[in-house]
Amino acid sequence: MPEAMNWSTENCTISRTMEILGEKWTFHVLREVFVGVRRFEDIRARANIPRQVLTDRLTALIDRGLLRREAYRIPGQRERYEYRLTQAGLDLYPVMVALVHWGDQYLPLDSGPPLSPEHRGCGGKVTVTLQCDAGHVPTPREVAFRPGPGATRRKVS
Amino acid sequence: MPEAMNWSTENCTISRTMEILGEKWTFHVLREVFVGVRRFEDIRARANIPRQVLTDRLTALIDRGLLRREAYRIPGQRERYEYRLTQAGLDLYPVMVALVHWGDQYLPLDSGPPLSPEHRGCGGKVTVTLQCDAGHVPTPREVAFRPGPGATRRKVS
DNA sequence: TTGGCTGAGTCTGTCAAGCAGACTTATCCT
DNA sequence: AGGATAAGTCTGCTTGACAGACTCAGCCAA
Repeated sequence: MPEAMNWSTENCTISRTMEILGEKWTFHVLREVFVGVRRFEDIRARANIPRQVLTDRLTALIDRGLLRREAYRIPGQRERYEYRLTQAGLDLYPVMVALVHWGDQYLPLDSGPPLSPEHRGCGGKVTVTLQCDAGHVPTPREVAFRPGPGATRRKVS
Repeated sequence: MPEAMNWSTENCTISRTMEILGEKWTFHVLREVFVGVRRFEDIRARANIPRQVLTDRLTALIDRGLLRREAYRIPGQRERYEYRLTQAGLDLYPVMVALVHWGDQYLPLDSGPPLSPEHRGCGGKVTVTLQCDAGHVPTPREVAFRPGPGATRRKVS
């Protein structure tokens, strides 16, 4: 029996994270904001999201602190709102880059990646690397999820 | 107008990736397999997934090449099946580690992280780092998604 | 050899979510 | 005053999630 069977899944980090990020369209919304598209109608049209769903997702992302709603005004036009990443949102960069990297590897387009993360200024391509705090760079097979300090035991029948 | 508005979202990598990973419960299933839980009934009970949904997700993940179904037999018992990560599945490690890291930072438990990625053997904690190919380690704010070779122009009204 | 147990599902009916398309509101421009 | 536009809300339909009962095969014990 795998060792993990002894540990509870009650409040697993993946569950808690997926409560926010796991709904349909959430990553599409985030993608738009990450590439700099910040207005309701632009996001809706580009990502092809049903309006009602976009409203729900934006509200949820604001409630959870990933986005903030900010008024802006183009001179000579009325006030509008745009949605911008908070620090919590920005810190999803590693997740986004890792997802895009995986997608480009396993679901490639003939024409190459349509989206490419770059280091501003230096212009180098950005990737994401596994790194252990002893300085090693492990391959996936050399990594394992273990119970951490917050793990609780589980009754296993 | 943000520059990204000129580029199509037709076949964006995030969209194509989310077609596989974006359904409800998919990441819960992956979590179980990542921590070493591989049998239908164990996954179902630990993650609390409706049976029908688990069947659907496992089938989809096999079709898409992230899992494979493998027969095994405990001596003196009949043949059973287990679900194991393929290389494509294993290569989601950076995504999983990044998600868990983000969750532990922004949705922390008082008791600490319940799940902790470790380097097998050395035992060091594993994290995920943004890195540009010139060797820099950029902060999120220094990274930007740009159109890559596969990007196509978009008619913008 | 019958009856029970278990793992791995399928089947059925209910309920929530996603969806398309029409409608609404406020503000600006002409 | 009339029209355009951004950012929504409203309505009815369809799909997906869900709980709980049922199935089925193979082994085990009496």
